Amino acid sequence: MSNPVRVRFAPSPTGFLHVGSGHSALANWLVARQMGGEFLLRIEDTDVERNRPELVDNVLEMLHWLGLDWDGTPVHQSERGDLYAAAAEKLVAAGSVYFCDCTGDVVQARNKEAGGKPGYDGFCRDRNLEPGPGRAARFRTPHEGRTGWDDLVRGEVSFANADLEDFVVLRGNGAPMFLLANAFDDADMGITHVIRGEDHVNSTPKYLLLVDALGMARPEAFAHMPLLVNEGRKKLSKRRDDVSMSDYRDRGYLPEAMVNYLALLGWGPADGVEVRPISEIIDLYRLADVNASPAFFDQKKLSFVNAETIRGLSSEEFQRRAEPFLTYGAPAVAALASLATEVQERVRTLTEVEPMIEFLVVDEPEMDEASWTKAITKGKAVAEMLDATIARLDALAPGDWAPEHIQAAVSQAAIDAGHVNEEGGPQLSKAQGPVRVAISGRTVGPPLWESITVLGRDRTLARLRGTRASVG
RNA sequence: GCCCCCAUCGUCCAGCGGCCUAGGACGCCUGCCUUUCACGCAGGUAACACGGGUUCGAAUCCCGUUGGGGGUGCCA
Repeated sequence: MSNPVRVRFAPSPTGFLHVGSGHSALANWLVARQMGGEFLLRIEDTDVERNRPELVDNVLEMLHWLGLDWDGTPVHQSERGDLYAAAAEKLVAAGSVYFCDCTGDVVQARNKEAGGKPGYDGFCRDRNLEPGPGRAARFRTPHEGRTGWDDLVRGEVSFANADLEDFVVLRGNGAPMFLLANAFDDADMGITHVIRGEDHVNSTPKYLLLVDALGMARPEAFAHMPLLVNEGRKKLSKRRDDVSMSDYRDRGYLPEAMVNYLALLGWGPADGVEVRPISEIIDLYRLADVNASPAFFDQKKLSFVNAETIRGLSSEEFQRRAEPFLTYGAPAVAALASLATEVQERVRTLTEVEPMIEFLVVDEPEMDEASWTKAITKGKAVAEMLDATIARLDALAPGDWAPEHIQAAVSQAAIDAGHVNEEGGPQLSKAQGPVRVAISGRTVGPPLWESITVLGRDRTLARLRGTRASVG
């Protein structure tokens, strides 16, 4: 029996949690939950200059929102300086590193002179410099051999050691670099599976060499997840692309839909059922089945998954989820309650809910110009239809103000106004346009009879008369 | 430049040597249902990058080409 699985998500607090990081975090979480292992969090905040501690809150908040619950307390690298110093000391003692006083500019100048190849040229490798202020410690990479691993998603990957430059392990100010802290921590924390983005593939051989030099155990496995790309097939970037997880939350996406969609990027269930509960995804997910090629983050498909997920909610749950998006407060909550199932089936995101019931909340619905043009300006027998509808609705007994009677009344009005089909029946598709626009300001919305029922007699009649007046 | 990775419909996924006349999903288009919209239903559109091998047989294996991406910091 091998060790229980232990994975980690290791964000650096340099920005809001983005969908690409969410994708990697999810893969880690799925593996941990499936295997009954642990999902740990480690904040990689070794770069004091770039750190924005407040962003840690966003990362944690978003992971929590997504339902990616972690085990234990997040580890902060900024609090583990002594450990890295001791590890570095070990490397020095073993002769695995050497000190270097070359500045970036100097290295660059030398490279330019030598023919423009980037990377450190090993200038100080044999200078036997003593440690001192401003002197960085560089790892002495072997010049022969290869370093590789069997990647769970990519298969065998290996690099010639000769292609690996002597990378910095300790900065001139004594602070640890990413690779040292990262590799040391994984070993120290007993991480069994390192699951991260493809952009880390190139640093993995260095990581491995470092772990070996430290005399620590290599992780059992690595998995480098496909990168998420934009329409230009470029890695999703904070600047260009729509990647902030909290933005999606604010735009009315459900966390379970986001997680469901993210799982579908690079992977798909064998039975082809794409929209499904996370519990099933936990059971079915296999890193070995994850594609190695980059995946396009398709907002259209995300919307589809979101709409499906919304429709799968119970009505009560749907209303509960929509509530934070109702800017009109209690009246909107009540309005939604009266038309919940009708609205639920029609929205793709939670932000689309309020516009659909707004006509029930405001005194005067905002008139959509395109709708007005389509149904009123260009409509046929508009005045007749409005007059007839007013008359028929006004004649309805108070106790009859219900969908079926309203339907009957409007149908009669349609016939009155001449909106009839070949059999002489009411042609509702044409007739309902002006009525709908009159009461809601738009040509699209929840079913008319229910809408009118909920709107109530007085407001319905008032709006119909108001619209009739402006038709002239 | 160098190193690494990738390559099936526009997009995501299936396919792991014969079941492929290449399947599903999103998108798009048609039609049906229908009080608008949405849902649902029935169709349609559309792909194995190219060239060599290996094999009785290749989308599937190997090599190359081309194309794309990632990395190349005293960032993570």
